[in-house]
Amino acid sequence: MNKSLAQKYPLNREFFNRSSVKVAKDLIGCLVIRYYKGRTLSGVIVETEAYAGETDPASHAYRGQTSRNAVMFGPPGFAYVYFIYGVHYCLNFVTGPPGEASAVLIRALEPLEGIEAMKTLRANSNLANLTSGPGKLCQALGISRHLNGADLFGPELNVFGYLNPRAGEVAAGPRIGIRNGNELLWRYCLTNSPFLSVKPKKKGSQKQD
DNA sequence: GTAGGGATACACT
DNA sequence: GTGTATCCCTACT
Repeated sequence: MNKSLAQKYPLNREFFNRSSVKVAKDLIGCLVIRYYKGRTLSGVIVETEAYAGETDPASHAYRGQTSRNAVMFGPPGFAYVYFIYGVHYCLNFVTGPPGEASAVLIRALEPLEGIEAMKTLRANSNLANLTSGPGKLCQALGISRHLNGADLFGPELNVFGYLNPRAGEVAAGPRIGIRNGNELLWRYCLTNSPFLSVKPKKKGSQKQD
């Protein structure tokens, strides 16, 4: 990643008030900032997945609104955090207008600030292993259920524009680890980032468009 | 490859 | 109210 081109700039709620696919693509290279116990922890988004809502069989919202997924049906620009497999949290950003339960799953970050604190939270000192997966990055940023519904423009969590990757640096591929809907190329990642949750295979066997 | 783990939704009493 | 299948993962062998 060429950090000399990096520049932090604010996003607004309208950025999230679009289709999850567009937001997922545009979030690649953006900066997630977590204010945690007086520290600033931040990382650059290198991998996302889009979820469409009630029409998407892979989405929590597929069967309609419940108390669990209510945040997804709310206004855009809020965090939807859920607990999965009894072990892990996953961080999503709500997109689209209220009533449209679309969201973007943040799958991987490149750690930028607060790396020592992240290592402590993760009990792991391997940089490439700190935030290279949705459950890992939540642990590294101290994200848990209490941030479900948190404002992305609020006191605990912020999102900024940062890098502007060129078109060729962002790859699309099938979503990961889900039962249904994996024929859609709604996973976006920054190519050649060492912080992806799924490492690209050699010999170009990874499907891309 | 697979064990582990807790919340959730839904089908049953 | 209770039982059970499911879940977008990680860490271990």
